[in-house]
Amino acid sequence: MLRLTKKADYGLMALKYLAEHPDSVSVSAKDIADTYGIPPQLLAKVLQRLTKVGLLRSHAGMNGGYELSRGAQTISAFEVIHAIDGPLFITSCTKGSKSCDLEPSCTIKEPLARVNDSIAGVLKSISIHDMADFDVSAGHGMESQPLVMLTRA
Amino acid sequence: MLRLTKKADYGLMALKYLAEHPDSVSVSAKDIADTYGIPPQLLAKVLQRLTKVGLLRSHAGMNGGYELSRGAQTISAFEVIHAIDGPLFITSCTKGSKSCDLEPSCTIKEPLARVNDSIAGVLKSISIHDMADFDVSAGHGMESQPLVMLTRA
DNA sequence: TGAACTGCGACAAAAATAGTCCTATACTGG
DNA sequence: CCAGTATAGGACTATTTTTGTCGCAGTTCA
Repeated sequence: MLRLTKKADYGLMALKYLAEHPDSVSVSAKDIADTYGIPPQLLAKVLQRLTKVGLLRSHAGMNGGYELSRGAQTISAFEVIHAIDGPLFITSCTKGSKSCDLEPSCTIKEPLARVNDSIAGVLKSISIHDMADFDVSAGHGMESQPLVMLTRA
Repeated sequence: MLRLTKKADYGLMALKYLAEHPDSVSVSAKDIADTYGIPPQLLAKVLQRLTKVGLLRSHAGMNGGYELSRGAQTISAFEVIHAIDGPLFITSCTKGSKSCDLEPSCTIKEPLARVNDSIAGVLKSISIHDMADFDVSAGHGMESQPLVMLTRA
């Protein structure tokens, strides 16, 4: 429940990989798929999408592949997830279009929309750089400290 | 993406409804289903589950139905969602059991686990009471203020 | 030219969700 | 104590979403 799709996972993994290998000029989808044991063609599609959205730059032909189009610090998890899985809506019925087809229906999404925004905020505050090795190597006592603090308004 | 299941939606709607009708001793699944245009049998199952978990008290027979087993302020959205959709995991591969089957695999869930915790925190901070009419009738300038404030650690 | 890539569209397979059906059991009111 | 209205819950089907595959076209490079 409330799960990221595997595609989004793959996308995040791939970007993280790219962030950790800035030396390599460009890395092929196959390279990444192999290192993680992911279906290559599926990852390829994910990367193609990320390219289309502008998060990656691609290079066809031999020794081709992908590279980050921006610094890892400037790419948020939100952008990646949004690009792959589409708009982030916690409620089935999006408030924008048509709302809930039926009747007075979900009076529930008004309040949940704010939860949604909060989640989006969390995701936006985390960059690919944050997810890369650094946190593993650096912080250790960090485990007890949440990445974000939640305080009631 | 990152969507609640309809069952969870239904559950939240039903609890909200119950919170808004404290007068009624007990409300039947059908009553709620009718007012929202939800499949009655499906809602019934959801309510049965919520009863099993202890969030509701049920009463069979004529004029039977359900009622909140506790105050609406003390029931969080998280509890409801957890009861219906099961444990909240943003990553496909839960870190607990077996992790990602393959290789070095998702080095990604470590960082995402913290996002997960943050989201759970948001959900836990919102009660059924918070979701009920009150926010609609009461606050108006509230729209611009997020329900929770996010601050980086 | 041919091998190693990306870029797509169309499928096919699998899994999760949503919803239905049917039967049993419990309580209420007359 | 009987009929009607509810909950309880198992089994099953339908639908939708997600996941993964295939095939082919365009690119680049040696």
